[in-house]
Amino acid sequence: MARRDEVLDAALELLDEVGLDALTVRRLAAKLGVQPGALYRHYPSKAALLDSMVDRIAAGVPEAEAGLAWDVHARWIARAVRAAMLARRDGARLIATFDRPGPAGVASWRGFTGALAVAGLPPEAAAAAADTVFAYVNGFTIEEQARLDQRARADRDAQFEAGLAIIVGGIKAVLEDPATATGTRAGPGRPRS
Amino acid sequence: MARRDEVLDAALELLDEVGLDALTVRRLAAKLGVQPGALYRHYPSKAALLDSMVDRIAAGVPEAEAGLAWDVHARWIARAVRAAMLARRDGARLIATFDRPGPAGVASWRGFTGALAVAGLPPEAAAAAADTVFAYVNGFTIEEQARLDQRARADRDAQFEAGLAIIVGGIKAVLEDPATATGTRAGPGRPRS
DNA sequence: ACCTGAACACCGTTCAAGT
DNA sequence: ACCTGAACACCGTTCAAGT
Repeated sequence: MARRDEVLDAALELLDEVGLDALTVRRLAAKLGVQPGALYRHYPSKAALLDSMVDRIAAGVPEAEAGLAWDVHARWIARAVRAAMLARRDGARLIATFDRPGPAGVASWRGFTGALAVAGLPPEAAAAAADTVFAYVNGFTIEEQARLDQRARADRDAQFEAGLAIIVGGIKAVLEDPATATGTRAGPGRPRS
Repeated sequence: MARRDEVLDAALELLDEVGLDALTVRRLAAKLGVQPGALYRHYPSKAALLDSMVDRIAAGVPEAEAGLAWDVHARWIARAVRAAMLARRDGARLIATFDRPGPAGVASWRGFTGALAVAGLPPEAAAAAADTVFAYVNGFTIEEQARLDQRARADRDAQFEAGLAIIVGGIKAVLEDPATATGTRAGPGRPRS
């Protein structure tokens, strides 16, 4: 069981060194000083190894404090998920491509929808709000990490926060007026202000 | 020039048939009744072929009507981009992995930020709002298309619309009160209702 | 328990040569 | 202009055999 973890550690190191596209069973074996076939004693396939890597990256998101206000919770979880993805080269693409339900991800989701429920959102609306936040974080971070013309980290942070503010504001609007949640259903011809 | 397009058409067909992971130069050559090396007369590399496929998928998003209200424009462009991605197997993952600036994508972005500017949003806020919508659409659709336990299309549509309503609501809040855009800057200790 | 050696069926890509 | 034939340097995976 110890060797299995050494293989996983080496794989994560190799990911940072060469990127996801060059992360090869054979290169990993060379890094470990071993024949390629030897790795199949520890993982049944490369896909299984990648799944374990995803779990490890997802585990980088700590549990939220209990009793956080929903909007503080929202910003906190969004930043934590983005940070965990950015911590590894191609982390966002890796997670997007090999998304399992994943116990760590499920826990984050439950914690956040719980906070939204406490704030008064019905379960369905809470789920929609949480899914929206996570879709935004994933979409933003995948694109951010894929871009070759890397802008400064501060600029990317500011852009991330701007989008986050929009979404938190949108959830607040739903909390204050649940009719908003159905989108245009209120009638397309009605003037708005 | 005609043969180049035939290769591209065959590649898009093959994508629908076998999926992105099995989309292979050799399989494509077989489908065309040709030796693998022959394809390099038309595309300098597999990556170049994939880029062309992305362009074609992105071209599935038509130009927006002029003079649309910003919120109608927002919902329209979000739905159009999602629809274009869903029209091809693994379309979202393909686009996310091989995102070029892309003339079609740039046109969509300009059209939408233009509508937001007309509504009174300063350029920086309009860019942030547009980026947020596109990040959401990409994140949502990648996950949607990757899931193996496919729910009914109607359910997925409803969930997409719910997230869209949140984001449109958030942009509306920024339009009505630009101070919202800076997120928590107003002071974390302040009670909210 | 862990690894070697050697093979199998694949990849993307190059390039002289043919028509 | 387009394709063949043949090769090159890689892939992931399997499995008997060794220690």
